[in-house]
Amino acid sequence: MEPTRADARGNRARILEVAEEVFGRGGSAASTEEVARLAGVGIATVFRHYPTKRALLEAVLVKHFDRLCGQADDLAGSADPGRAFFGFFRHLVDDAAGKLAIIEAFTDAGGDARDKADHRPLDLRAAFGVLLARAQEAGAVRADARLEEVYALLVGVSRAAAHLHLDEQVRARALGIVFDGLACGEGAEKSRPEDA
Amino acid sequence: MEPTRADARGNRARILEVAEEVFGRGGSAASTEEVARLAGVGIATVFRHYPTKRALLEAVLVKHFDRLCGQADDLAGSADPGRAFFGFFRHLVDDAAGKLAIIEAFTDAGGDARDKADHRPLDLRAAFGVLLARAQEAGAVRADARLEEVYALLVGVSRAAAHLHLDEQVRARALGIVFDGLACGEGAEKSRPEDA
Amino acid sequence: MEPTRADARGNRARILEVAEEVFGRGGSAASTEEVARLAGVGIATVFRHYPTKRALLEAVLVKHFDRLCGQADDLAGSADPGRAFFGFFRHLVDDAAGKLAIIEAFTDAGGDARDKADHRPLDLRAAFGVLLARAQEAGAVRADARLEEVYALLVGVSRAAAHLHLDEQVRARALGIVFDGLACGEGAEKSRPEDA
Amino acid sequence: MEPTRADARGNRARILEVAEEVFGRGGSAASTEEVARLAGVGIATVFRHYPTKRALLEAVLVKHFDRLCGQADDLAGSADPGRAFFGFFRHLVDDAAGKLAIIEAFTDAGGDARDKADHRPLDLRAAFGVLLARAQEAGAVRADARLEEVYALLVGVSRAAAHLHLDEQVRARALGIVFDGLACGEGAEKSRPEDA
DNA sequence: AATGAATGAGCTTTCATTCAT
DNA sequence: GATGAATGAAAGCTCATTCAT
Repeated sequence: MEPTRADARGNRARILEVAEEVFGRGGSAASTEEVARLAGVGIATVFRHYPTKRALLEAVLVKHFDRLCGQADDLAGSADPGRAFFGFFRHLVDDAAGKLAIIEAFTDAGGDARDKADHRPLDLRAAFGVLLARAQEAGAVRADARLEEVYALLVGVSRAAAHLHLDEQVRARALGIVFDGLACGEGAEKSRPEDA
Repeated sequence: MEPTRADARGNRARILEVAEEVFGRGGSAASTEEVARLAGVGIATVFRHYPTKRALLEAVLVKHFDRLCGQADDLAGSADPGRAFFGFFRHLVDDAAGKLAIIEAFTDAGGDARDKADHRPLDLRAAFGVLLARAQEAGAVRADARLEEVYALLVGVSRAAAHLHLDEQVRARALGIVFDGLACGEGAEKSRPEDA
Repeated sequence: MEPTRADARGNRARILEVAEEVFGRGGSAASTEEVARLAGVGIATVFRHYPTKRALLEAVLVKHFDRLCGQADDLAGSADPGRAFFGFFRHLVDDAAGKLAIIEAFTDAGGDARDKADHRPLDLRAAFGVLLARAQEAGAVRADARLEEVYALLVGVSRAAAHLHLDEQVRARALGIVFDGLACGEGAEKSRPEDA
Repeated sequence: MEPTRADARGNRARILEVAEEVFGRGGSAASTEEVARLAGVGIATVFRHYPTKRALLEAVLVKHFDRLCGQADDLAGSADPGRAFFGFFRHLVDDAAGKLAIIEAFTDAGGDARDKADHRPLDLRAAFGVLLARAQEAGAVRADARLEEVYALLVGVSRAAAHLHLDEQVRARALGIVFDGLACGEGAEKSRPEDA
């Protein structure tokens, strides 16, 4: 499946990088031809590597989500589950800010992943759920919060950050409010990362 | 401006209704032709009533936003500003749930309303800002929250509700978390509406 | 065929006048709805009186051409056939200047009047031919000029005047050149009208 | 800018040829789709080569006008300026006969070239003006004729030739009349080309 | 008779995708 | 394996013409 020729592998990687940027800016509405142009390859080359626009989009997402899942897995055993959870939440929002394609993809995890071949969004959601559960066990997050709504808040703040072009400060204050709402009693705040 | 003939008025209204639904489902990317098809009229009829796709979209939005602004104005003098603020926040989210076009419009209010003839989104944001200020004066909302981030949370939760097809219960719990984060101390919660 | 009701007759006349102006400005590409709007009647009223855009155009032309034919007939018996011919030539050009529809119609006389119900352009051409013949008999126009090319020059100068928005002076000088070319020997110029 | 592949170059050329013919028949009002159909390519292929209808039209015109300007430049130094001028005049009319698009473009040179990127029509007019001036200096064309009206006659005869589908003989006789009008005294005629 | 709403065909243009080189 | 030319299915919009009031 992976191309064997060196130039092909190089093209494949460059296309993916460019796609990330292009779809990050324009969302999935951006055109495949722009990806090809910026990648410096012909349009047919893009379609050779990713037989469909959707496939290209998914490749972009898979790359991101895999990395994010890995980070979540690393954090799953953290000694400070509260810090781990809030830190990861913030990280996801920052990561998504300005990446329309990413946050559009977050959405799909919610239910209509439909016929998608892969299930990365759900994987991420699950990994995120682990961090949430740990944080709740540790008393850093209120026990009555369920993954559904916490994930919804993650998606929501990410979307808002991306679509409103929120700068870091506003993003931080918005997150601060949500985190206060998620926190458990007054002692909990201590475990949250205060700075970006 | 309003057509005088009964059938035309009927069509106009039906087109608007259908547009609301179609754009609600597919966002502003949905096609005008689908509106025409579902409304059971020719494509030219849609363009007769709304000479531009944008005009049709705006008609949908104006209808909503005007009503919402009116409600905000009514609440502005409420004896319980905290209840007014939180209630309106919830109302906006519920209203936007499943209406992609509406939440896209919320977004525009954030900055790029550009050359739009009308400024309903900004008007709504302003009206919402009044309720926020009142609620802060009344001590129901923390004083350090600024309109920017509170509006961002409104947009975010609305987007999440619409895109994830959150059901009422999840929506309510997500809102509960945000509201807790917005609340001021422990006495404040009393003033929030507990039920949908 | 003529409407019996007074208002109908009034409308019919007003539509024709407006059509003359509108088609004069925009040529036959102008829209029928603009005619209706400027005439202050509904679009259907235009189509009631003139069942087709083409019919409306023809009505405009017939009106003009009939008048012009009448004038040509009057001049046919003139004591100064040279003056009559050149004067009428100039008159046609001045009349057509700025009336795109008219000069477009001149064209049809040349051959492709096809399925047109009426033959006014040909009538005018014939009437013009009479003046030409008389002027040639009188020695005011060179004998070797045939109607075909003289009519072509008439059409050409008219088209140029209309499309290039020639002002009166340039028009007069262009006509002067053509008239010199049509004249017969050096004495002939005397019989031409020197001023507009 | 020119396509490198043989088939593409072929298509590009065929499209241009067909466009010449289609716009020649129907003027700029003719549809791009007809061009595609007659060229035997998909509509998108036309738009690939000429990204806009206007661009296609301009390509047609540029092709013609550049050639014509070149010819005018070649003639500018002619030893027989009268022959050069009259010959070029005739050539332009012959070239335009049956090519509505060309003569529409002649017209634009007169005034409303507007924001057009290229100014071929004006260039041609200027080149034509040079020939006129030379011919006047040489005494082959009357000194009192200005470019404005001479150009108007050029446009006019061209329009007439195109719209009336004048055959060569009529065209020649019409030109003969105009040329007599432009000539200077009786000796001048010698320098005119008598044959097509 | 007059109105203006409704219509559908047609136009220009874009884009994901396929095909020939 | 890479290229870019070709494609056709939309989409937004206009306009002559017909229909219901």
